[in-house]
Amino acid sequence: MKKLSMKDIAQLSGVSIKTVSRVLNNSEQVKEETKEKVMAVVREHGYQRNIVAKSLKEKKTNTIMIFIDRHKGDYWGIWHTRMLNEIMRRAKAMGYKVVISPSNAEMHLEDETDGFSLLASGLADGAVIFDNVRNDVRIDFLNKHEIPYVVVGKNVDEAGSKYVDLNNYEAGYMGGKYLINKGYDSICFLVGREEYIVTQERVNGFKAAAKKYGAKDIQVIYGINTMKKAYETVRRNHEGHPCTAYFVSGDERAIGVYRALHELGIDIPSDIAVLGIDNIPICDYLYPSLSSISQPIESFCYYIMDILVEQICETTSRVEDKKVILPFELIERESTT
Amino acid sequence: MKKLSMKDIAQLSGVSIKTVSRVLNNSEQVKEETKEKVMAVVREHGYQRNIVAKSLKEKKTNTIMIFIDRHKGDYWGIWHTRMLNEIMRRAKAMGYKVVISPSNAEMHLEDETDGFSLLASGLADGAVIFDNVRNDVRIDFLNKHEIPYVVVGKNVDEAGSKYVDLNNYEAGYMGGKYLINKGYDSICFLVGREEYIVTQERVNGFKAAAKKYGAKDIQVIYGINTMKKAYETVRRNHEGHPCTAYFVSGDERAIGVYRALHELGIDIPSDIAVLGIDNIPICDYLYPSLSSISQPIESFCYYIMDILVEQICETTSRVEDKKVILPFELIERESTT
DNA sequence: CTGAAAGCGCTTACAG
DNA sequence: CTGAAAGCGCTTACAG
Repeated sequence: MKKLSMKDIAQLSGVSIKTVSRVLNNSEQVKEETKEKVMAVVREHGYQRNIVAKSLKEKKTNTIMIFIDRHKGDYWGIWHTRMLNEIMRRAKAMGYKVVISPSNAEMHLEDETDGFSLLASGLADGAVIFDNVRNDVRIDFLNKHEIPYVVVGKNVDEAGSKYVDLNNYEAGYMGGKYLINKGYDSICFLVGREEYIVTQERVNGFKAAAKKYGAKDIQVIYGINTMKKAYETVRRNHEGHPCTAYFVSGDERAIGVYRALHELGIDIPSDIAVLGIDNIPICDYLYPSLSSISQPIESFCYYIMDILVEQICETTSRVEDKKVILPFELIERESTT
Repeated sequence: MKKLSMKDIAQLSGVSIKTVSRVLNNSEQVKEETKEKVMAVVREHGYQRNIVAKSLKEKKTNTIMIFIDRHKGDYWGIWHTRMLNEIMRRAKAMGYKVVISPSNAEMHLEDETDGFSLLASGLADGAVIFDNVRNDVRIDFLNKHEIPYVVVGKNVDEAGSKYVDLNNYEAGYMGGKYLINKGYDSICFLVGREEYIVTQERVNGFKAAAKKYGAKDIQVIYGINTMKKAYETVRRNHEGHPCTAYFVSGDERAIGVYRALHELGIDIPSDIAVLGIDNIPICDYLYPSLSSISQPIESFCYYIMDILVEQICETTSRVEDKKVILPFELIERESTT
C-alpha cells in the first residue's frame, strides 16, 4: 500500500490540492457536493494527512512536552503517574499530543536527544515542568527561547512566571496543626530533596504550625524520596529520637514508614500517628488506612493545560503572569485516630 | 529573539546552506576550518535545527509511540510505569523520542487526536503495544498500514508478528507448583481481564500445575484489575469459598488482598499464603513482605526496542518474525513461608 | 571540499 | 466556490 499524498487525492477526485486541503480542514467555503466527492476518495483509500508537513507549514505541532525529573535514575512515583494520566486526558480533549521527556533539572543541551534541545528544535509548542528548584536552569532556558511553559509547583524566582501549585505552605501548616491538636505533639516530618520548592514550602508551613500550636518537639528529615529511604531512616532514627507522629511528604514513602514501625513493634495509631500527603488510592488499603492530604488532581491538570494552551495560542509574545494556588483537603483515616 | 533558519546561518558564516547541513550532520566531507567557522556561528546564536522540517524531508521522525491500554479510564499501574521508564531510557540511548498515547484497544480512528490516526499520519516511526487481546484491531491496523510495531505480550493470532513476552504460561505453572509443594493446596488465582492473552496464558499454566501436582481445590477469578476489586472480591468471596493461598496476578492488587484478609482476621502466612507477580519494589515493604514472580524489566525493554528499531531501519518491507520469550524468577519472601 | 536546485507534503493569501 | 503558485526549513543526488 503506497502512501498517498494530498496531490494524489486531488487527482483522484478531480479537484485541486487546495480544495482537498479545505475539505480536510472543514472549511465552510466548499460546496457540499465537492466535499462529498473528496471525502469518498479519502475514505476509500484510507488517506491520512501527513502531520509532519502540516506542522512545518503551520509552525505549530499541537504537541506539548512534559518534563518529569527522574531523580537521578529513579522512576517517578504514583502521584506523578496520576498527574500524567490526567494531563494526557485534558491534552487529548484539547487536541494536543503529549511527549514525555526523561530530562531532569541537570539538563545537557549538547545532547541532541535531550528534551530541551528538541523543544528548541520546534518539536513541541510548549512544556510542562515538574519538580522545579530555585534558579532552575530549565526555566531560564525556556524564558530565553520564549517557549511557552507552565510549572507544576510554585516558582519563586521569576517575575513573569506561570505556575500551578498546591498550597504547600498551608498543607504543611495544616498537617502540623492537625497532628498537634490530636495530641501528637512530637513530630518527625519526612520530606523530599531540600532543593525542591515544594519541599521548602511544606517545611515552612509545618514549622509555623509547630510554633503556633506549641509542638513539644519537631524534627525535619530531608532527602526521603523513596520507600526504601523512608524505611531505613525510620529504622535508624526512631530509637535515638522517638516521636509520636510521622508526617510524610508523599504517601508512597509512608509505606516504608509503616514497615519500619511494624518491625520496631510500634503500633499505629495507638503508639504513633502517621499522616501522608497526596491521597493516592493505596491509602485506603494499607492497614491501618493512611490519613492524607489530598491533592485535587483534576483541577490541577485543568489549570496546567489552561495556562499552557493560552500562552501557545496568544499572539502577543508577552502574556502576564498566571499563577494558580490550589486548595487541598485533609482526609482522616485510621492512622491518626 | 527571532528564530534563525539554516539559511540565516549560511549567510552569517558565508557558506552555502548545503555546507551548514553537512556540518550539522557531522559529514566527514567538510574542511575542518569551514566546520569551525559554521559551528562558531551556530553556537553564538544558539541555533537549533528545525526538527519538523528534518523529519519531513527524511520521512523519519525518530519517534516511537507507546500505547498503554487504560482499562476504560483507569490509570496504568506501577509495573507499566516501570516499563515505560525503562523503554524511555533505551529509546533515548538509541536516539528515539517517545510519545505516549492514551488510546486503548477500543480505538476510534475517526478521532483525529487518536494515536493510531497520528501514527498513520506519519507522526512516529513505530509503535509499542501493551496489553494485547485476541484479534486485536490495533494490530490489524498496524499490519494494514505497514507500520513497524512490537507487542508487549504474546501475540497468538498473527503469523508475521513481533512480540516480547514473559513466559506467562510458565509463570502461572511455577506459581501453582510452588504453592502446592509448600502445602498450600487450595488456591484462588486472581487475574485481570479474561480477554488479555497474558491472563489466558497464566491461567493455563496455573491449571496445568494444579492438575499435575494435585491441588485439592482451585478457583480462578477474572477481572481483578485494581486494588479495590481485589479487596472487594476477597472480602465477599473468602467466607463462602475459603482457600489456603491467594495467587495474585499483579502485586499492586495484592495490597487489596492483604487488607481484606487483615479485616477478616486471617494471618499471612500462618493461616494463608499470598504470592504476587511483577516483583515491584513495594513487595519488600508490605508486611509480611510479598513473595512474587519477578519480571526482567531491563531485558524486556531491551528486546522491545531492539525488535522495533530493527524493523524501522529495515529497507525491505517484510522482516521475518521476531519473538522473544523471557524467563522469570520466583522471589520468596515472608508471605509464603 | 563546496554549491545551485529540486522536493518532502502540506497551507495560505491572492486572484478569479 | 475553486485554482495556480509560493513557501515552511530542511536534505540530497548531481555537478563542479
